[in-house]
Amino acid sequence: MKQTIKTSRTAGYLEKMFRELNDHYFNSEIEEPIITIQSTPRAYGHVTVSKAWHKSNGDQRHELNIDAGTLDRPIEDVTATLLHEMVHLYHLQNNVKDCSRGGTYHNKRFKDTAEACDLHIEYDSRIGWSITFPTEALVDFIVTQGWEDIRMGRMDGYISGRPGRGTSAGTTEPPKPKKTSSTRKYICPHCKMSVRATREVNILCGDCLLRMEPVK
DNA sequence: TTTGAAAGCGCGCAATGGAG
DNA sequence: CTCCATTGCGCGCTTTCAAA
Repeated sequence: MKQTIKTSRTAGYLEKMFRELNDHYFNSEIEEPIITIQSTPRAYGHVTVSKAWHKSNGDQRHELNIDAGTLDRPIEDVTATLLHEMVHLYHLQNNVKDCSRGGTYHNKRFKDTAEACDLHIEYDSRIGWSITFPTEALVDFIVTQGWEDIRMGRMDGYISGRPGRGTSAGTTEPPKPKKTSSTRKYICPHCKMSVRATREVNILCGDCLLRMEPVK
């Protein structure tokens, strides 16, 4: 299987996918964003609400980021994530509020548009209608387009871990490797009380009199 | 290595508002 | 009025940084 391994080539591949999805599901109405590949903790991707990018001719564009780790998943999952973010862009462009709680809770307007784009949406009480799966119809579209797995995950350690504070907004530069923390966490197996230690220790929970166990 | 503390995030809960 | 989706917000926990 052909595999795309360079970040720049992958971004180009995602742009190609974006254009074809935009044409197929949105009548090419979505303005092209800047597509980035960065590590985003706790999310497969995101879009910026404001137009964070300025081109030399004065145009401003949204940023559509796909999490670096996401790209090691099957192509239908990558496509579903890309489409999910495109639904947000479509709503942003049309002044449709599809999220609240600072972009975490996805409401039914999001669900409706996403389902019209061959996505299967499931509900979670914390993040609303945000859990995204590809449908058969979307998989068929992927097959028709001949898209293949990207597979540029983290097997080479190129992009991994959480970004530090103030990540370099909008670049595809690999984050510098983090110094490993010298602290470790211990948790009581019964009451779940946790403590921090800076070296390995044997410690009992004073409430339960049980040995607290280290967690990764 | 130890300690203190700031910042960020998630969870839970109560309030709100629209539909029936 | 009841039900349920949605929203706002505060508390507490985790992570991270920096100074000692």
